[in-house]
Amino acid sequence: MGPLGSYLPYLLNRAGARIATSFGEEVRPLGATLQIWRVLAALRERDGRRMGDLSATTSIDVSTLTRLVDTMEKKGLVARRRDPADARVVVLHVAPEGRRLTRKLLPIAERYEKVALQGFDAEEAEQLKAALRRLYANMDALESPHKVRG
Amino acid sequence: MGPLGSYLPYLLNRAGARIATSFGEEVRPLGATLQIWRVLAALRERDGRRMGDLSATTSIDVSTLTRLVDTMEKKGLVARRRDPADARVVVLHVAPEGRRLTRKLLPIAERYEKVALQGFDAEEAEQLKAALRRLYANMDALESPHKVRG
DNA sequence: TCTAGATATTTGCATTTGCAAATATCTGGC
DNA sequence: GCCAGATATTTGCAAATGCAAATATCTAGA
Repeated sequence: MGPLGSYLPYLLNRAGARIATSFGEEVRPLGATLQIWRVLAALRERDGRRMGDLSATTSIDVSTLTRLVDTMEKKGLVARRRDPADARVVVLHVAPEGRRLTRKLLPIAERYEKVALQGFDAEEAEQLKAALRRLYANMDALESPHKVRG
Repeated sequence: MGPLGSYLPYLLNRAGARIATSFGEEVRPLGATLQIWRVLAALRERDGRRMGDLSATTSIDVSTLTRLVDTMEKKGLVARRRDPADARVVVLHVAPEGRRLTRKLLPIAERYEKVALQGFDAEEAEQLKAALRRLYANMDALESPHKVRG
């Protein structure tokens, strides 16, 4: 077998980590982090989501998310509400401050998208994304049967 | 802009994290972790590397690597040696136990490679890897100028 | 030779992370 | 209406992480 640098998981993590770190540094001055951005992006897509839903779509562990939301609430970015129909459920709503921050983060996220994909034409970019979705789905085959991931 | 699930960094991290977690679970019974595997793989490629070199090729922060190597030394997987020519430098050598573990991990890594790339033909797989290398390289454009990454 | 600045690694420390257990609430069956 | 098991979230805790400071050593120049 070849060198470390030819392994897919390695290449994947390396690229992902680098983008994540770089993005994180960029948004820190705005009081944001990559994870905060993910939550805001998910809520922008659909507001009032429950914790479990957010955890699944952001790929942030639900216990980590609880604490992240604590922080975001203190910053006034989001507000927790109990679902009156089912008191176990907590739904998250963006607050005005959160909308403001989202507006600032959006262009940064788009810029990262553009820079990361520099030199890719539209088709190549779409192929890459499709491949990444496929990879993710392929892992079902190895997942322990008792676990379910979104 | 589209939903979170159409952002490249998100797709990248999601796929990477899932593979990493799954691999980690699989090798835990052997007393290994993903990071341990990375170090062993790097040493398999070339033994006697220095810490900084290993940090660059594995993408593990050098301070994290120091502590990881502490652990690996305790497990008898590797041995630290001072470079006699330059006493600042520490070089790492695989120990017999490390070789044994590497032999066990190799087929697992190959299996993961295969499963992750299920449904990809050789050309598609190579394209994907090339794309990931390109992504990584593209990030140079955004990297703060004072920093240098391997 | 002595010193200032560079380089390599380690250590200190605060944050993030995720598993597992705890808590709260709901549902269906009795 | 009550209980057992399911579901949603939070909390406890220990490990991993990474930045910045500390330490050790080297190099080049005065």
